[in-house]
Amino acid sequence: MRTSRKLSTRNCSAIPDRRSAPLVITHAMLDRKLLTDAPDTIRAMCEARGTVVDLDALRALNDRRKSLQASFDQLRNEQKEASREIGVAKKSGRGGREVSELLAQMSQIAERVKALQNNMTRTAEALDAALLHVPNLLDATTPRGISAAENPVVRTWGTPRTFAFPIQDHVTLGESLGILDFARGAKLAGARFTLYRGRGARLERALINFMLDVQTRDHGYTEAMPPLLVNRATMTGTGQLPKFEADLFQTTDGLFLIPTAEVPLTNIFAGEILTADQCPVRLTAYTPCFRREAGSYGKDTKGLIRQHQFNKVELVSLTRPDDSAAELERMTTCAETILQRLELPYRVVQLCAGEIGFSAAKTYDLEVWLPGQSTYREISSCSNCTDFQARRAAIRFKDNDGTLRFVHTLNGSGLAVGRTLIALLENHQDADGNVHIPEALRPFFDHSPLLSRE
RNA sequence: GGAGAGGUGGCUGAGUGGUCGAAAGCGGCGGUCUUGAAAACCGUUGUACCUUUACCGGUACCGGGGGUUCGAAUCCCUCCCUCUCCGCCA
Repeated sequence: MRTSRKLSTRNCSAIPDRRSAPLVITHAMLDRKLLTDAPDTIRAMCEARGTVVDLDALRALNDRRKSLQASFDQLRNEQKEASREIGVAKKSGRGGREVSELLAQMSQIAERVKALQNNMTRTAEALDAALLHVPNLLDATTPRGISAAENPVVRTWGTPRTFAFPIQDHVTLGESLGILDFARGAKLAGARFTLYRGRGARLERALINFMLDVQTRDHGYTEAMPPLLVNRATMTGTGQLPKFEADLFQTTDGLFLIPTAEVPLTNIFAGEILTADQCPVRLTAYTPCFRREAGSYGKDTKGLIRQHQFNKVELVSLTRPDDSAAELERMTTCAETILQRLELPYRVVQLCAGEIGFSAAKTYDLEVWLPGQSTYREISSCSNCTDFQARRAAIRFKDNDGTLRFVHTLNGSGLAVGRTLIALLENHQDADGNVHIPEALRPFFDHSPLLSRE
């Protein structure tokens, strides 16, 4: 998921999380050791992303945490030894004055232990809270740049069609075909909600089935149907929280609607340890996705492009660290297959440092050609999140030599269904306002070659 | 929503407030034996953090958080989760 960088970070929830998952230990993004071992790497990453992080404050906090822990450990050791003596003395029937003297001293130490522990815990919490706002390190191949204009084009597939007639955009096409009803969607729920009808609803379902079949049968992904509402710990695991709360829909009892299936799929193994031969784990799921789209007022207000609720087939992989680079290439290819079989021209761009998402180290976007806009638009985003999410969600595997290591997590759309429907309508329209159904999709669409007004 | 029972290491399952990171069994790993394997026997077997080049050592963790106590897996409060029964419901 690509999360907007423009979002405010204000905390808009006063609702306590009554459903935190006890199993999951949430770690900060970075190995805290990086603060002392490789501060320059972090500094360079922040600069490239255009993120402001007070690294010195983080380091100071970490040093403080360490020294507090050292004092606490030592004092606690004293306390434990003394308590042991008391126990032994009482048991052996000695006691009396000796014990009561010890007890007097001990109550003081107990006070100090309590205070130290409090201090230590609060410092560690402050550090972790701060670290949760630090984005992932960047892959060496992620290019510099601050805007979409600086995303290099990796490859292009297909050639945009030249039309011998005046073309219509998907809004006009969808309405005249009677398959998309924007007005009634708005009546039911508000702006950025659309009602699909008849063959439109059928076409969306055909696309979902087509995509799932390709990803499971041809590409070996295992299908899942995850919860669409998840708790705070799950949202934190993949990096949506704490920083991007404003972009999420929340229920009154502290759950969140998923903005992408990446969230539940990646967190399936939160807090767990995989065996080396379980990797790579490859999962796919069709789910609706819910996004508040805060901060995108006025953008793509017409049509299906940017909705509060949209359908997506998601791909997620958990791999061993050495395999994640190749897995990203593979995953991107798996997403591209869909566009190719649907005969939709597209290009692959790599996101530059300023455009890449919070959790990602390297991202390829697939951009499909939209004749209605005469431009390429994002239809899939495939990211290697390296160990960033694995750290947060505590997803590890046992390597062959027995050591525990964090997995690498990857996610990609395979594809965004609504946008695929847009591309299909606009690219495959004819002069009469009908839409040609590509060969590969027909088995999922009653074998119809054409979508026309009923 | 109401009533009840529980949450302990990879799993099963003990644990009287005092040397319990935690019995026992299973599983895993290593070894002996065997042509090989099984069985048997012996040994070993959690994670994180701090210190250390390393060894050693220390601390924390028995669902989460808080409290009582010199000392908590054990007592108290609270939250979460699981299970059973009742009610409601697709």
